Amino acid sequence: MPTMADVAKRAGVAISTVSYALSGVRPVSPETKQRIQQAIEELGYHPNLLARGLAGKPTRVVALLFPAAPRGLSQVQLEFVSGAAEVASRTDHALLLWTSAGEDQQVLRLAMEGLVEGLILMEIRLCDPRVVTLRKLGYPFTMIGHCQDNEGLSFVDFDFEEAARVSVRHLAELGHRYIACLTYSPAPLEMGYGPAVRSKRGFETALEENNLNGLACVYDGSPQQAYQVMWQVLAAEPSTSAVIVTSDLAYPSIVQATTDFGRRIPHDLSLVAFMSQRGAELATPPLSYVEIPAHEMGRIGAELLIERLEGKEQQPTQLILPAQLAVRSSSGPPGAHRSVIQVHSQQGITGSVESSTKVSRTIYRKKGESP
Amino acid sequence: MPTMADVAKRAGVAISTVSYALSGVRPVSPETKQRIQQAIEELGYHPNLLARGLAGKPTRVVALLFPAAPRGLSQVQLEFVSGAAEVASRTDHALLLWTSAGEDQQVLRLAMEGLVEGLILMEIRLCDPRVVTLRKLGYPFTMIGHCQDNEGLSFVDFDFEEAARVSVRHLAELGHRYIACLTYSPAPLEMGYGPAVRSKRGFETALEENNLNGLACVYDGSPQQAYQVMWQVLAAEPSTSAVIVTSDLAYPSIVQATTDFGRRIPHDLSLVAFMSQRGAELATPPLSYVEIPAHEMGRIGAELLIERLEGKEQQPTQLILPAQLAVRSSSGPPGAHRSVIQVHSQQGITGSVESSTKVSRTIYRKKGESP
DNA sequence: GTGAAAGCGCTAACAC
DNA sequence: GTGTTAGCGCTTTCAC
Repeated sequence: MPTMADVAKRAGVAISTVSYALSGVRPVSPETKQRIQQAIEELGYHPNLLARGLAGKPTRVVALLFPAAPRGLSQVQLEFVSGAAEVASRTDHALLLWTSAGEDQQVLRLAMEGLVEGLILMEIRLCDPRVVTLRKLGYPFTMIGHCQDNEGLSFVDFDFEEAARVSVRHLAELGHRYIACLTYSPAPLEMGYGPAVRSKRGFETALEENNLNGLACVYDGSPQQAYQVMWQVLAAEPSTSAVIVTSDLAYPSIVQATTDFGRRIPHDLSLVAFMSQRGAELATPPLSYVEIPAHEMGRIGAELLIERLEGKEQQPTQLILPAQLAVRSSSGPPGAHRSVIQVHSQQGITGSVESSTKVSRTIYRKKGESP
Repeated sequence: MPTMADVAKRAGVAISTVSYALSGVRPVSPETKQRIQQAIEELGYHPNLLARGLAGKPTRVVALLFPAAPRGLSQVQLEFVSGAAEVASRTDHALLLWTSAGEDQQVLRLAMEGLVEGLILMEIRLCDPRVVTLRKLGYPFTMIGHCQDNEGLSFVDFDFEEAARVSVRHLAELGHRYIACLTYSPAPLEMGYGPAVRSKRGFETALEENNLNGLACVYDGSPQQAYQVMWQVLAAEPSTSAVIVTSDLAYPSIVQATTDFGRRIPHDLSLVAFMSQRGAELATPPLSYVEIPAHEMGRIGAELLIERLEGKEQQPTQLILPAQLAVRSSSGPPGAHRSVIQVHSQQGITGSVESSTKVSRTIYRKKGESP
């Protein structure tokens, strides 16, 4: 494997000249540059990233910390990955996938090993130990999700609370009086997994607002468990005529359990699921769903980090993408158009709309925090 | 950020002693080790990966090269990623995601930059320029997919040819006489994208074997294009009563086009799709599908590479996972059980079954290449 | 059992 | 416009 020294020797110049010719930090005469270029090609030289990094240059490597998934990641989580990967690739960064098992510990390790310049965190809890650690260290990171206290942090999230409210409202309008809401949380809810807590809260608020009865269930396990929970829900409260499923992981279980229980969808039971568009398209009978713009979220998470690393944006950016209830278009190719029934609104926070590459982003900043 | 020198100073020993205490390559007295350990903790020291790598130690970083996906990756491709990530995490490796745009060029760059120890390639063509390059370099890599000439290479693939044959046979048994097969290929078929070529061949062979008529279509674009192609197929040949879809990316388009055309599934048209289990579960009416064990393939791809890197396995391993036609179980939680209708067989290659963590692997080696 | 010192391949002063 | 050289943080001889 040829080194810079090899190139220098072959071109008959000093090592530093090669370095400067490549970086352009210092002028190099055209002839020299030419000879160096030739030597590089003849030798098939490629700069060594390790050495470059050790000498203090940015490595252009960012990491995505994702949860250890015993049963594989959900569609939504995978789309976070693909979104982040897209941005990394576009900005000439490498994306390191890291499974965070030991929480806190692992985070530190990655952060300190010098290879990775910044972190994207997924599966954020309301009080997340990783966030506490990284913040203390002043290490660059962004979150897909957000905590209770996000002072000075950048993140992109989806408005799960509103998503649940929109779903309930929709079901109420359809005439349902008793609604169940099934939420996935990777650990006891007490640990405060954001989407679970917020969906549940939104669901409960909406029940009150619409003067309905219902039941919120949280399960933290396998598809099998989701199946059982759903079955129990149907058995316990026969008047349940609509269900909201907040995780695409559980969706198949819910459908199956319902069918096995002897109810037909959508005749005997209405279903609203939180899903990525891709996931919803696979569900053959047109499905009412709240689209989680997962790919987009992955993209933005990475963009925020990289902007920060490049020093472009020092102000923290906090995005909560709006929830919309969508129904699969009844004809035409998938993805072509969807009818939007209800759009987002949220209290206590000022919202302004800004155009983005693919969707309109709604940016919420706490008052007085304007850029 | 504390360095080894800081630790050494604090512990009152030489740098090398710290190094040896950590690596265990040379005995260090218990007391010294103790003092060093304490210094490490007090300082919050973490070894620098870059320096370690530069000094000749393995970096424990492997990369997964995945295709630039204008419209996001398919479910199957994403599962390759999650499978590989799982293994990397388990074996204490980091997984670098790299989007290969400039083919050949990029591959080289990664390989030479010194950071990455080995590559996993996806989207393999029958004659793949990346493979040619890497092989010439003697750089460690494995493939998810395989080429025409795989002499000395390790790979895991899925038996697309048999998958198509099994599907046709199944449809023939159901009484269908005219079958269409829709295949996705990211580029003109002439470039020889493995799964496309092999599915098509399997389909054509099976038509002959079963004395049927049919049509094989390849589309290389968007869901919209898939929709149009499907529509044209139905319009051109009204007797088409069954369709095989070899990519989960196209599945929604196909279903939608069929419905819009005025045919009902499965009443007027039978569908068999190649999908991951997760994808199939999302399709609500029980779907006949050939399960592409994508997560498993990603896992094996990574395992083969890492085994090779650790020097455990120098013999190339070539796996072609068998194709099975599955039908969604009509009750019980998803993933619990599936009925297997047909299993794999292939000519010209000797097969032997070996147990793996999750599925039974069938290993095919060319004759005379036995380990 | 421990230290001193020579690299690994690169960048960035500091000379000239 | 170019060469010389001191690090970056670690591993690993070679000495004691």
